[in-house]
Amino acid sequence: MEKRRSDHIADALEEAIFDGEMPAGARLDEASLAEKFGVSRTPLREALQRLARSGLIEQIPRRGAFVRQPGPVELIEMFEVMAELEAVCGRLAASRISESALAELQTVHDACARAAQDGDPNGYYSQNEQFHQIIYRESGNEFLRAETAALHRRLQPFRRQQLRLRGRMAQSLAEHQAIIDALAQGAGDVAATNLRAHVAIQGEKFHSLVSGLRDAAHGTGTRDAAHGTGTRDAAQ
Amino acid sequence: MEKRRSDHIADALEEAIFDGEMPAGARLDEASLAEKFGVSRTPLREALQRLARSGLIEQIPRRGAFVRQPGPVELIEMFEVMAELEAVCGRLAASRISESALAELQTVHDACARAAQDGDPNGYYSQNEQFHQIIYRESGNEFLRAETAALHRRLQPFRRQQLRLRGRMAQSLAEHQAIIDALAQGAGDVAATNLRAHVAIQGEKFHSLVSGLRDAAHGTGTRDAAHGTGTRDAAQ
DNA sequence: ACCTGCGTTTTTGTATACAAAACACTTGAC
DNA sequence: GTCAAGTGTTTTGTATACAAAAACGCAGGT
Repeated sequence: MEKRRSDHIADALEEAIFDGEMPAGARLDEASLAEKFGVSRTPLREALQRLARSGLIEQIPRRGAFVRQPGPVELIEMFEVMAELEAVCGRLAASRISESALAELQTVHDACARAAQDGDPNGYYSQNEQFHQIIYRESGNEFLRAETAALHRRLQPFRRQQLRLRGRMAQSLAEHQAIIDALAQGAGDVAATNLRAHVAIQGEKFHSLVSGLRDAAHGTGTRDAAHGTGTRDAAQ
Repeated sequence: MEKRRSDHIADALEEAIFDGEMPAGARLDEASLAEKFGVSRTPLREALQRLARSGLIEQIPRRGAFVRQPGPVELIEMFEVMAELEAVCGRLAASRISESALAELQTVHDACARAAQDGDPNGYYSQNEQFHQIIYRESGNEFLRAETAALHRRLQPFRRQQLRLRGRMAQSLAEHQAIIDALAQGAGDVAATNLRAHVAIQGEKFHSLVSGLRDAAHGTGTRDAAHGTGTRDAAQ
């Protein structure tokens, strides 16, 4: 199912960036990366262009590619859009979700509850992923599902650490239950409101973490942080 | 501000596809296109990959690139997402829009009214574009603005012909006024509802046109239309 | 007459070679 | 001593060359 070499390279680079191996602002040298992956510059350049289109790196013509961790402002904006997209999925899903999907949702929710009781953030994390993916799917709009999942994925690294926050899992759990109830009753607007708040909280919690994150960001290589927010061009 | 050669090529190809010069399902031959643009295959391939990421063409590994006009199902889905995104922009803009932007919106709306009176669909079209772009901008979320504008642009060719429909301009005009009023009063939910309906109508009007469009689509080259809807991969 | 297997040809994917622009360093002038 | 201009090096962007896979055609068999 996977296709060309450049896709594998793009995936590998993507993961490396997500995992923080490449510090923000770091330059991605084509020659050395090509050697590292054992390919020529051609497929590597294709991989870089793909990453640029997904917003993970910034390509400055004739100058090179740089890891582009979004600045705080853009991150908050992205979280806001995420919240709205989830709300839309929820509102649509409320009138379209099937009984079996509703049951599936409850099953996943129960697994979440167990993970929360066991104090297992990783387990909760993966079940929580399931929970949201199901809602995307049950929006009955494949295009919406894909777009929402894409942004979800892009925000993943910034969401991950938040479950360690005190009491967050229990709170998240309660919010999930309210969402399920709204969906079960076909109350689209309630589901939307609940989902929006559920995700927006992450954005706000993240907001309060920003300063800490910024310090944690490897001090080296951030020389050109000013780039960040300004130069988004509409991806299409 | 424009960057590499491949970007120009991508723009040109994009326009060619939008304008219907390349029929849906047509194969994009790298060699001949490279010759046509007077470049080598390298930048041309980069352009193709960009188009593939924006969903305009489908690249099948080892087989080639094909023009990928979205099928009716996906188009309806895209219009639905468009309606929701505009609604979100409107709701956010209601609480964030500036007085000057509100005045700007009214000015554009007046220009729309004149165009409608003159029976000038093209004039109405361009002013209508302005109208919506302002709302995107006044959402106060640059990320949202970019994403919404990208989808708007992608749906452009399918929206264009609708203004010719009888009475559509007058109806659209009235809807615009209701949207402005809601924004002026800071009524976010009302603005959202109005905008959602305003855009959804386009999707529905389009829906009734689908069969006609399908016939109009150049009969040649549609041999492989089955591809269309199924294989969307999350654009990121 | 139609299907099948092999060889040819075309076309994609990748590597390498070349051109030109940006960067770094040296050298010279003030 | 500092700044500026020029040269050399590095690195990106593009062209070309090569490898491999798929489409095509043909011949032979059933």
